[in-house]
Amino acid sequence: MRNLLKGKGYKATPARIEILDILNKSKKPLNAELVYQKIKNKNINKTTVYRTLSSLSESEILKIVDLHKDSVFFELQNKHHHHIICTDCDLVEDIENIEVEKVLSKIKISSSKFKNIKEHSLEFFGICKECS
Amino acid sequence: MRNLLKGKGYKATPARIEILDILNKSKKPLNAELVYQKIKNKNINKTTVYRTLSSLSESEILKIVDLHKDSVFFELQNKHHHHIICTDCDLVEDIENIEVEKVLSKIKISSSKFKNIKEHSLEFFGICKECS
DNA sequence: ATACTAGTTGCAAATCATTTGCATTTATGA
DNA sequence: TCATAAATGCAAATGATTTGCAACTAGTAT
Repeated sequence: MRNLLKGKGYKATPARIEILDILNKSKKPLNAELVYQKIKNKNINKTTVYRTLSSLSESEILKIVDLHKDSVFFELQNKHHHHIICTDCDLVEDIENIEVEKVLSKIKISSSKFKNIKEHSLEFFGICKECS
Repeated sequence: MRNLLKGKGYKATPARIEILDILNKSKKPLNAELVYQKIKNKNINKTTVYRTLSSLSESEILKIVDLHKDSVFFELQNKHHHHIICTDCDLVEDIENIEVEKVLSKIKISSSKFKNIKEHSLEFFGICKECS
């Protein structure tokens, strides 16, 4: 984590390292509140969590995940994958599908108004078997 | 619009009709504030706009579009398509790509924990030629 | 090791999109 | 035309996120 931060020009502070560790261990994307709850070092302020998540997602370290919730969720960029979200119970399942990535990468060169496309977001929504 | 509403069991009120008209004419997804600004009938309250957008997206009339902004954007479900968003100037371009839809529809049957997947969201982010 | 400096953080207060309670109004079916 | 559930307006509340500013600290140069 230290190297990841320094490589992007960030100072490797305890807050950033712990927040990245938390996101790295998490199976699901997390929002600021959830990250804050998992932090053990109680000297870290919630504002710092917001600022860290926001600033690290401006570089390519973190990625915003749209779960259609009222708050913003994040995951490590290198854990990037797509999800299915249950609109009832909020269950999140990962999708691994090579074909998707192939097609998505082709689209990256098909726009007339955009030179380069940096990232994409793709999520699915439905009702899980448990809820239905 | 009246029929669309009634078909889903909604009362066809002036507010709903005007809001759907606005979304139908719009080339871009709109948030509550933008919809409200376009409303000519000044008897319609902004709260009603919020409630209308929220309730119509619970049925399959409207669709939430994730633009990575601080507010929630909507578009008519039947106008459903994907977008490229410029993270600098907020330019939104539509994507028409049949291959994408083919692949996406295949994924819909590949989940172990989900019986049926109702919808998906797919957006791309980058810097448009103008901004770069 | 020590000092410097820009980048970070904590705290409290401010913002701002969105939601809610409740009284009033209205669309629709009988 | 009437009854009634659904929809709306208004004002106040909520809650996530942001901001100003003073105090702190990681990384670098000395």
